[in-house]
Amino acid sequence: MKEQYNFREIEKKWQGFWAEKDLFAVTEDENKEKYYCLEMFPYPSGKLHMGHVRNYSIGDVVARFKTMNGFNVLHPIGFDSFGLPAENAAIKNGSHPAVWTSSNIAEMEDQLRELGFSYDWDREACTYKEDYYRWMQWIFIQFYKKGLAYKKENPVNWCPSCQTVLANEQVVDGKCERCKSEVTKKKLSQWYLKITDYADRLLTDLGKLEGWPDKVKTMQRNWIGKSTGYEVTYGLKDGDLPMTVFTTRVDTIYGATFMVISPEHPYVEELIKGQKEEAACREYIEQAKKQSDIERTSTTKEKTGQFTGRYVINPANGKELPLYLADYVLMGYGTGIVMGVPAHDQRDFDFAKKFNLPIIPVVDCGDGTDYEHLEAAVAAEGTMINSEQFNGLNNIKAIQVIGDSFVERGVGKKTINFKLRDWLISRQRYWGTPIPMIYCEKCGWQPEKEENLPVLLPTDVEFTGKGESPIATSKTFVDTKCPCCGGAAKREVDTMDTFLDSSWYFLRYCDAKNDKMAFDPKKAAYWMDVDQYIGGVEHAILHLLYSRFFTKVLYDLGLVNVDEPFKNLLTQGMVLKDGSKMSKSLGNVVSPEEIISKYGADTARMFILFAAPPEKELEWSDTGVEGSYKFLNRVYRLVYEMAEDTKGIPAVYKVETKDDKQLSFVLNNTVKRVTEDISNRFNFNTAISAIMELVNELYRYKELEDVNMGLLRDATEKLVLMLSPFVPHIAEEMWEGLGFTESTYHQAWPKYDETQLVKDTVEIVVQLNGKVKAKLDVATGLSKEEFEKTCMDDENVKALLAGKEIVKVIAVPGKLLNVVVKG
RNA sequence: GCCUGGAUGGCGGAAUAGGCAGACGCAGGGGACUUAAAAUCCCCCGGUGGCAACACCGUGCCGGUUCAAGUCCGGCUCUAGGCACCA
Repeated sequence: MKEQYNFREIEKKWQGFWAEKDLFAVTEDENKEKYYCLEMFPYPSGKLHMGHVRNYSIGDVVARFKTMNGFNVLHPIGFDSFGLPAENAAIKNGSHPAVWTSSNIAEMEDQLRELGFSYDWDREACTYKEDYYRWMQWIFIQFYKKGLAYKKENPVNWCPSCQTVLANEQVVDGKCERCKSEVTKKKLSQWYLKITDYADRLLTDLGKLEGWPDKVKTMQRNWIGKSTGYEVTYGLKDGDLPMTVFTTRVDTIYGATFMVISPEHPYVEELIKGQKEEAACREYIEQAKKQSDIERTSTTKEKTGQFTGRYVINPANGKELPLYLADYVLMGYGTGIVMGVPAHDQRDFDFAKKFNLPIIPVVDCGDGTDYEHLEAAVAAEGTMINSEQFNGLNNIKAIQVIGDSFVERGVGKKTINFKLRDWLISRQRYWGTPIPMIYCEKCGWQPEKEENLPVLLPTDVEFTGKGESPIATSKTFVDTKCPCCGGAAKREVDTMDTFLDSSWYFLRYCDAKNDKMAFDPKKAAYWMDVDQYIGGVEHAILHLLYSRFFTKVLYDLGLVNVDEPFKNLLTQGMVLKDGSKMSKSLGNVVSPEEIISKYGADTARMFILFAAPPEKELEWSDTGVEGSYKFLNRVYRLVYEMAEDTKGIPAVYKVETKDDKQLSFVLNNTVKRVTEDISNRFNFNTAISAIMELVNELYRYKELEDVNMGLLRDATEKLVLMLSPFVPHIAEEMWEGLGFTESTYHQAWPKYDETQLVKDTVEIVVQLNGKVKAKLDVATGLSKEEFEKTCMDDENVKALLAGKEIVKVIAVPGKLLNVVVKG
């Protein structure tokens, strides 16, 4: 240990030491309790940004802390390395995506090492490598065999800029999640995963996830969007088509005054044919088709529609209702047909106003609403009216009563609907896992034989950036033999959505080098579930929902022993500069490289953990970084001095003087606070501030005349160990400076002595009418009565109370005395 | 519109079960050391009034519960995020 804190030298030295000793490699050990600490793996965009540094610093503290507490900690890393940017870079530079990707990965690996994260690099997984996507394909085939993958022609979300389809989850505000272009509709035959089969379980099991933030669970719950209701079949006048609607408000059926059908509904053709409104209907359908989702679903848009010329018959009362086409009815939800109850649904109300349709109230919510002249739909609970034999019933009750009556008559059934759609996974792109399916004229779609995996990405392709998958330009890829009959067949040229890759990487980490299986179920059984998952809240729906889905399917296949992958989830806040997200376009990016080269990795980690609690947004501050750097220097100087002064002195001592007691108290209290702040709350900011207080106390104590060297020694050792998860390099250096040869990583986390936390006297507060008037030192451990008497007998208190009438005395031993007085 | 959070000094943030509001740090001010500066070490640092002791005010706003409210309850405002024609 040198006199000066030279972070460059120190960080390089210890990174080398860790690598050489392979310090962070772990294996399954049944004798030790496992702990799986996982941070979301990065997309290899080129360089780490501050968000990464924050994410991985948080994870590293947890991993190192758990290791020091005796757990067998799995702390892996990898790269989510398929995806569009690599392909775009390839188009731009005329190179291959693999070149761009691997060089970015190499750079980011270096940066991760420079930050001193405790990863088990032997388990690194990169999704673009054959040894990963081979098993991705294998898993896809298992899904297919289980009937969870199917191909279907559907209108899909199409991004004209990325030239590929998007999953519903990837369309944000009607725009492409990636490039923000407006998404259009296109009819294409595509592969889907049946996530809807798991909708109910994905919803119910959210209840198990006690270690997840409510916010994320709520978001998933809303996304899955379960609603219970009835399907009711209306009759068609002059026709046989069953006009079935889905409604959650079957109680309002007597208030139905029209019916609306989605323009894309398959019945429409038959319904409008030969009607005098046919031409107008066709015109309307064309218009609807042309609209983008963003126009169509805009809530501010006025309702549009077109009468079809047809009528339906309400099974409740036999009334004839006009049937309209309207684009506010979505084909993808419910039955694509809706009964219009304007009095009790705002959308129907707007539509009725526009087309001058009658409005019949059927629920009186009893608040004096003028039902003759409604100005808006009424959704509140109330009593049934205008509903024949159901009048007078509570409407919530009526839902069941009326619903059941339709079930009995055979025109209704109880149904559950989900907003969640099946997951569209085909992408018309090159840089992804090839979908391992083969089309044979005779045998239809067949999965590639498992022994032939991986289906390799071809290299003889052209990157044109045009509408079809670039793989289609390969001369060697497409033509193949049918795995079933051996005849000529063609391969699927689309690749998988990269969200599939990231839906099981945490399982691959359990057994990353296995070339016989995706992972050994025994090893997965040892490590899973992930005890702590850490990442950005932007993945609250997509990645976290897909991963849960995958885990459940693999659980059902008997490959994993847990049906939820992530026990505890920490969603970290964004890193901001000047109040907004760091971004190139705003020009407010602070690069980790810059900070590391100026102050070192330890300072960067320290600042980012100290500046805010992890789940909150973090405002970047250059002077704050400077402050962290100064603190590390301050600690270094202190430990350097202590290393010299306490050389050869064991950390054995008796607490004697008042100052000894004070330091011993602060020391033990710090150990307690830091331990609890890390393990219970992940409040690293307060953990660090506690350590700062200990350092301040040590500075005070060491200048005293009568110092206890054993105590100082003990405090210094514990200080260094407590710092080690946060700032591992400097901690190793100081630990070595104190004469130890083993890494801090393998030291036991310091313990505190409860008896040292008990003080003889404690400062309490004396209040008059709730206002602080005096402070007293009072012995601890007194009963309420003794405490009150001691306080009341105090001269200062007596003086305060002189001439006042005591109304009431509240005594809280060890805390305060509040005297309520008059006059 | 609906669902979540959040609002505390000049700034980032503490206050974990209703009990001293502002821990810790940044910025600022003062002192020591120095020929000087930097670095370091020590002290001060919510507002108003006062020479001072001290008094009054103060956790987005209005009201309530309580001996005691940043914390609990009711009603708002602003703000961030998510969802949004899902019948």
